[in-house]
Amino acid sequence: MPELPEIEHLKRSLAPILIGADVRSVRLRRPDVLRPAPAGRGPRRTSGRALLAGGRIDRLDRRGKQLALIADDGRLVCIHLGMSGELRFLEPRERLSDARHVHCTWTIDSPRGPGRLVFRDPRRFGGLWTFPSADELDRQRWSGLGPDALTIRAPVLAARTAGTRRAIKSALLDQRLIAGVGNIYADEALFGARIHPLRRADKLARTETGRLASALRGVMRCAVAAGGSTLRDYVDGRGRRGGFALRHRVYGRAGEPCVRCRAPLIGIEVGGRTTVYCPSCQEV
DNA sequence: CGGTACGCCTGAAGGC
DNA sequence: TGCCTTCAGGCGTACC
Repeated sequence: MPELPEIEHLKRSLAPILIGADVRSVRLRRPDVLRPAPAGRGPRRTSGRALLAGGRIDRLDRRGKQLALIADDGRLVCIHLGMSGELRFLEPRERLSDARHVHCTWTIDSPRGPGRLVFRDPRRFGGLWTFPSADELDRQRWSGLGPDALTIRAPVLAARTAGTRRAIKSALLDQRLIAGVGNIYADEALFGARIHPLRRADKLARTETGRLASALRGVMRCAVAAGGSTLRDYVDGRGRRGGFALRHRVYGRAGEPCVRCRAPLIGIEVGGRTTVYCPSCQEV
């Protein structure tokens, strides 16, 4: 499940391959992954140009869980992997072990040699958005996102949580408040900060938002370094699996003893999402 | 405002 | 072994 650390790791693993790469052609096999979905009916003419055909990739940018490939003329494609999405660079004779659900393929000439960049997403919760410029991406899509969780500082987090009466766990998952946190890292950060997932966001003490901000940065940085979490089938831009799943301290461990106090971890539902916490370390 | 439910979609995992 | 059911999840939207 790609969250911020997986996308950041993906960005780092793809940057040396994609920056400076010429996009020779694009094949969009499933037009409906290009968002927004076409209004009206009939086949929509897909503009290869909008998807960077003929351009040269100049830089990659990330905000929360989204990755943008930006061409030197400003055109860009913004990619969201949803929960089963995968972006991979393949060398000329390299094949995916399972080539089903490949929705878009860019044929590129990279500084590292020729190859293809493929977007694969079995569940299709992900998608592609195209924009003529980074300004438009910021205005139309990224303006709605909160500050990035990888670098969030205590005063900023405190300001974001102060305005909402929801459970802190739900607030953390709201991309408009803080960008990049998904179910796994929300639970991990709350455990790290010793905050109960049902605590009201606007009632957190300053010391708690301080602990939460550093727990968020810590868990994000650590997971980026480990190459992300491999859950089900996450792999990076070159097919390598992440190692952070081994270090999950609460996520997916309901019933197991807490690594800090040995009390059995509790599984509950918060805002419709599976949530695991330690009833002893994370007091209400 | 917040919370709840649903739809989207597939495959892994569990039950029998 | 194989079939069937359940669940997971990000995010938009509808509704109470």
